[in-house]
Amino acid sequence: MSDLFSPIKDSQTLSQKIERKIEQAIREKKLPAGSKLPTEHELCKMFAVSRTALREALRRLNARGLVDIRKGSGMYVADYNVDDAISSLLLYYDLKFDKNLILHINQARLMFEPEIAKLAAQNRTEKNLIDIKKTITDLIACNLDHIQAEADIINRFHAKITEASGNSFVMISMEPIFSLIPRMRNFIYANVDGERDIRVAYHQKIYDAIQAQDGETARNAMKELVEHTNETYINKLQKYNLER
Amino acid sequence: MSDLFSPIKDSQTLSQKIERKIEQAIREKKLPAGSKLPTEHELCKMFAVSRTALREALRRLNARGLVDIRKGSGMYVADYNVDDAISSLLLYYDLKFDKNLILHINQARLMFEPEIAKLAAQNRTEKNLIDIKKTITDLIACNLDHIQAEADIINRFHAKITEASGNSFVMISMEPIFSLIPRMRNFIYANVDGERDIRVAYHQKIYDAIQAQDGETARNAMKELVEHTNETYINKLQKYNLER
DNA sequence: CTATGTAATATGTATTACAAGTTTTTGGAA
DNA sequence: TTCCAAAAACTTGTAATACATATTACATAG
Repeated sequence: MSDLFSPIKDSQTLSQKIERKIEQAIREKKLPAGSKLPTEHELCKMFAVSRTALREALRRLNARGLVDIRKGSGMYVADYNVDDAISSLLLYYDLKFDKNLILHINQARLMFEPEIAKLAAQNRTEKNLIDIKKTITDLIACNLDHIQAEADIINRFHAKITEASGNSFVMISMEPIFSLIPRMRNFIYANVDGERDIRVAYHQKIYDAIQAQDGETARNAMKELVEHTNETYINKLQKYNLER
Repeated sequence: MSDLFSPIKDSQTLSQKIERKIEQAIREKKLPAGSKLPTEHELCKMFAVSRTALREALRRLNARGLVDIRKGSGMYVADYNVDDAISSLLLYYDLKFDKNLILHINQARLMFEPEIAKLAAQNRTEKNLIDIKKTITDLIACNLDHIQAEADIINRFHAKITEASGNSFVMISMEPIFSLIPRMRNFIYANVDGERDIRVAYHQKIYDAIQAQDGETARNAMKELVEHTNETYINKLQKYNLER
């Protein structure tokens, strides 16, 4: 026995053990979404633990989005949704947000968004077209000085195209970008003379291609757009660095 | 005031309020990673709540990976890492895993992996080359009948190339794929006569291009590889559907 | 200086009590 | 019988107390 002198104590607390047991049952669909868990009292008896430990376990599951708790009613297996999953990612990016991450995100957009536009051209529905079209009319209507509002509209343009791709994995992967951009809008979209017209033209061209289900054109136009955006950003960054 | 008659009761529990307060402080870096929180007793006095409510709040933060708790020592702001963030995503994919998701993932790989290979060719370090090379020699050495082991090696090949891209956002986005594939390996990589040699040739070609920092060749070779893999998968799927 | 024991301190678990929201039961009125 | 409202029963939320157990700091003996 090589582990003769291995630690005796179990590093896990009681509540963590209970948490894992219930989580496991949920993962294996033994407890389907929406189903009611036994009451605290019953669970205490079943696990043979105090209400303290049991409650802390269920607070853990609740915090992670796996269990809904309704006072006076009971505890239910939650319908674990994308937002729960993505919120953790956003928290991570939130904490690690720096100039390096912005560069990586810009790079990723250059790589991914043209392909996404192409896929969107193939899979778009009529509703997708309406959504995308609206962002363009909104952009045209947007006051030139409202930089924040403009950036949000542009952001929505890209998000709606991603949505039109119809690919859930792609949507989830890109979601952090669209959620983070409001925080770095001033870094990304430069407000230069004539920029608005150039951008609207790009958006319109991409929209037309997606409507015509012309994947290659959509891809190339989106490629030009994100490259253009990135250049504008780099120019702005250099100017900013010179000024200080 | 349109919310004159809105509910008076606060739907949030005490522990949730405390959770948010501390989370906010962590997000704003008022509590830097690694720093020690006040003791339970002190926090109880500061928030003017019972130990029960306070502990449940900290169990929530602990479950989410924001706070480390060491019995007998104290509570510390955790160094929130990628794994914490990704684990939530994995849980989501775990619960929503179905044939549709596999299709979306395959589609995403067709779109993204060629671009990733191109970027890897630009940014790869010597260590990246060693890691990628090893997966190829491992693949050659792998017994033809060990389907599981083979799939894991192939998976590592793709993961190491993604790592070589040097783009943190891309790595995080692709991570769920590499974590999920072990669950669907039998679906993805078909075991057909001569398949191994074809695959090794592709891997070698991609490796050479990455080593030579030839982005275009790496991109095109990876495109061929993932398309080949996808075709093999679809063939296998059709054959499987015919058999039943 | 080192090793060991001890006290102080921190978190983990259990128990009891009551508050407050929800659901079910009950019983009377129409 | 049917409907409705009050009451009871039940469920989760919060508080307070007690003790178990792990860690840390310090004192003491060698």
